[in-house]
Amino acid sequence: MMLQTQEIEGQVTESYPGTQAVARAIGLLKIFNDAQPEWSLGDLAQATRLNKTTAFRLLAALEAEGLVMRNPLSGGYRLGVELIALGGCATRSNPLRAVSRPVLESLAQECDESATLEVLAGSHVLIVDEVSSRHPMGMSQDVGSRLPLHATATGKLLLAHADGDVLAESLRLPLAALTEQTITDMARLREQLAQIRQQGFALAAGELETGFVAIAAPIYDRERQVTAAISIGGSSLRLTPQRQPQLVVLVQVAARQISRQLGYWPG
Amino acid sequence: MMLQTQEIEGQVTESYPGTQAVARAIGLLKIFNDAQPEWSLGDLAQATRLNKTTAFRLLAALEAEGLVMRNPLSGGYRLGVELIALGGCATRSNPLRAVSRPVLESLAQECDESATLEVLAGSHVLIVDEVSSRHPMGMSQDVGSRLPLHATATGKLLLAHADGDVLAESLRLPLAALTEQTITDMARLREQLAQIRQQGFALAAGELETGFVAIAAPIYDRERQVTAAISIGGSSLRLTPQRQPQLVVLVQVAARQISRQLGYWPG
DNA sequence: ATATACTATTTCATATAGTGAAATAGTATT
DNA sequence: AATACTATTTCACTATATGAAATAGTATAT
Repeated sequence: MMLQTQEIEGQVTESYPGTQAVARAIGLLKIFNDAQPEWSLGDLAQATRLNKTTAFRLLAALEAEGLVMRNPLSGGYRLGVELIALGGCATRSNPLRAVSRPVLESLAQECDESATLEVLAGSHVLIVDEVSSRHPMGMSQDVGSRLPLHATATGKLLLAHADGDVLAESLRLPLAALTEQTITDMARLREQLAQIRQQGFALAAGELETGFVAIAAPIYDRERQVTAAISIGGSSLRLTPQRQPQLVVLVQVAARQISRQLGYWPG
Repeated sequence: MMLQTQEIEGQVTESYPGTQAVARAIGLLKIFNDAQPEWSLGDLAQATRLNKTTAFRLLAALEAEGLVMRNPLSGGYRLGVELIALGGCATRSNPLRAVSRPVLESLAQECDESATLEVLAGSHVLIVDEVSSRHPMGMSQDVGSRLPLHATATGKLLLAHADGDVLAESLRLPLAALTEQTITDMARLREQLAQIRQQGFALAAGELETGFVAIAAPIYDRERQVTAAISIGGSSLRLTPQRQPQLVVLVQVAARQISRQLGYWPG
């Protein structure tokens, strides 16, 4: 009997063996977002498709560890302060960020625009570091933010270099129209991804936010895989079409510098 | 038999029922710190007192969810990028931070020094927000950092208002001497905590770092509990003993402003 | 090259620890 | 006071997590 437990299951089991509870608890954490930072037990249970009792118990564990906190008035759940600590540690100890930071700083200064380092995280791009041209010392508020893949220069660039199945999984249709310029047609997006792959950089002009333009270039690791992207972004009044070619070069040079330090060797 | 499972256990079980795996997984995450951001499986298992197999499985789950990542060269474990995202969301959605930020900004500007918001987290103070006087827009690198309780103005202030058992648990002796000025004698610390409680602010002069002075004041919630502290900090050349009294008042006024907004009513 | 010492990973039998349906308690709303 | 809702506790069951031991995988020394 025990030997036959690997029967074909009716439903797809995307989980790995031996850690259901941990995966479920993390699933609960990942539900929280900027748009809805506070959740009731019932909504969380529904969103994660967990039994209410199970969700309650997992949340109690997370609360005891400080990863979630409760609103004493509403009883609602929020992310807790321990996550601020863990996130800070994760940010400061990120090896990619350590290598990139000085390069981002000089890039931001050269271009006099904000520069970011971003990676793929789930079906979004995650801002791992940002250097504002005006405030080159501090970390921006945007570190730790997620942005949609199809409406950002970095997102499109990372998609262009992702495996087919990653791409399929990352892009849950439909493509949300964030502005007039956002690419919402899948065929047109695929075309542009091919172009990005070929030209070695990505441009997003007013696709995320009207009046905001960004240029992204790929970071390669020692296995010649694209693992991250850097970008500069700013007002369309400054990142004009005439100025874009020279900015593209600056971003690409900076990206190559970082890739080199990660052990990538071109050729 | 099942009815007698609540027998007195020889060892203290500080965990809550039903979520051992989650608590253990979080325990693994909390081991990581700035001083040692990368750990081997064996060291993690030893530090958390987990069986190596258990640690391995939990880490595999955490890795699959992106909360930890592995160094491809060494095989070592690091905190992953998902924690950057969760930490960013936790920071941005923190209600205390939302209320405090404008007050911190004006405090930093008035004093022309850096201002911080800090809470108790485990046996450290955690920096929840920081406004640098020079770069008032961005978030500093220090958000998400932990600092020792006995060597910081905020730490001493929060200790002074903590319950006796919290205090006992938080202060694991011995008190590390970070500088010449650090208070390392428990009796002397207790004396100073009493004084801080009475005077309504805390001062740390060169106790964390030589040449660095900070002044902290308490934030009260609607239950009249001290839940957080704000502080200003800077060079001892600027925060001179002569200037301290007026700075104390500014910090206290700012703290009261925040407390008021949290529903605290003095009297 | 070969042996040695180490770390990480897999296997597997076992029972503990996690699960979810149902009942209960606790709060708002009518 | 009754209703509708949300959160919390209880409890019997077994699926799920556990850890000892074996194996695979890597460096370092001989």
